[in-house]
Amino acid sequence: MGRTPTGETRRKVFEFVRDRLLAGQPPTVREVQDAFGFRAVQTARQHLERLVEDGRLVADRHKARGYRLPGAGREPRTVLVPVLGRVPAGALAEAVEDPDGYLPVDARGAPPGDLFALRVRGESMIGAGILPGDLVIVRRQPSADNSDIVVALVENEATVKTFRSRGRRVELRSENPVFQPIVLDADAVTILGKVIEVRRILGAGGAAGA
Amino acid sequence: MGRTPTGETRRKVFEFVRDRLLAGQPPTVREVQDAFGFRAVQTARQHLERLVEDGRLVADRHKARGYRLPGAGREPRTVLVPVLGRVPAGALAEAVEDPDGYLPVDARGAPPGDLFALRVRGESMIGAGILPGDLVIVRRQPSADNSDIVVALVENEATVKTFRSRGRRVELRSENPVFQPIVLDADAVTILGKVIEVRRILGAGGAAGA
DNA sequence: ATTGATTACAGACACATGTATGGCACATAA
DNA sequence: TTATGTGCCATACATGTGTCTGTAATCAAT
Repeated sequence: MGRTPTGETRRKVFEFVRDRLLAGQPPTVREVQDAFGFRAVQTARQHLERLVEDGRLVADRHKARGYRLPGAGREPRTVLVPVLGRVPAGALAEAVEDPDGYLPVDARGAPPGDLFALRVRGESMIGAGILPGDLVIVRRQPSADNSDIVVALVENEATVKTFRSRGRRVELRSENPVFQPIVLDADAVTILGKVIEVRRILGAGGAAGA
Repeated sequence: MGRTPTGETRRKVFEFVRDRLLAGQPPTVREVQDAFGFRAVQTARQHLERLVEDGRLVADRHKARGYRLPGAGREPRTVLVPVLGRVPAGALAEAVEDPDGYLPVDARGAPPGDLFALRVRGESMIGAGILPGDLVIVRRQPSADNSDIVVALVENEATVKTFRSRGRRVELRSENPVFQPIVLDADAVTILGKVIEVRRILGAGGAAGA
């Protein structure tokens, strides 16, 4: 019944729908209605339709949970990328079946399904600012350019290294003077993909304590 | 009618649903039906139900597009975090209104709206694996614990430093021997928040090309 | 051959869900 | 006042959608 300042409710409706969409659970009109306590479905629908008119949302007409984000703007196209625990030889597809979890990644530029994430072991890439425990997000591709940071399969083990082509051989270099570069015949190395992003999650613990 | 090898179709159904879910567009039973050319809704539903029995999917009963991935909460709760260009003194709320863009962040543990991101300038945190140009995701909080990496406002400028309490004073330390620690009276420092994540976007350019 | 399991089909039902029509209350400007 | 716009409500309808019941064909094991 009452009345809210102009545009105020609509903004909150947008944020509600946006958050739901980012969580992968697009809401129904009636779920929006309930979330805001509207006593009429139409009230929720009017807000949604206005948001579509303003270009803040797009709608799949007559479809359940049909409201989406435009995607044209600066908003990232978020996909969930599986974090792989182990990477058994070649059977990357199987590892994707049982991930340790998922990371939300802005996938503008890389199609979904072609991305995965790995947790870095060892200190071989410290010089590149990649620490043990960091997560690397990898785009699958069978080859790489010089100085790309890649995930390669060497002797049935996945390692993160800097790639460099040496004629018919390839050099996998660690960014750490302690480790020697590995030079192998191109056939002996399987490039799983290129690292396109590095993440480090710092404990979000202890808030406004001392 | 026709018949496919045992388990073959079910695997493809799972992959179809999984990809749709990761893309944020959960399918309906009939969309699965159409995608596989089944002539009966029930065929699609049987596959889906079997996947639920096998624990490969979970179902929100009687809800439209109710099939989800299991993972018992391993899926991140994704929110969009604004990337701030400048951080004018105190007026953080205003800076949020006009961000440079958004980052998808797993917000489990921190409520949305209390997060923002900054691009790191300078090499003062290289020792902590934070390079110039990296993005730091910050949870707003007015104080910090020792050895937290924080964003602090010193003389109207936002800087990323390691925090340490020194009695009634605070020490802001750079993780780089070139820089001297800053020790200030607690009143002279404004803690904007704590860095909870570090990201580095590597050019996703040049694929399998030259 | 018989049984059981699996895969697929056909038709239908009940409820969820997007959509349409009409009306009321309040604010602002002509 | 009148007119216009906005926010909200009530009711109804057509379709989307999950679910149920029943049937048939294929394959493996008995």
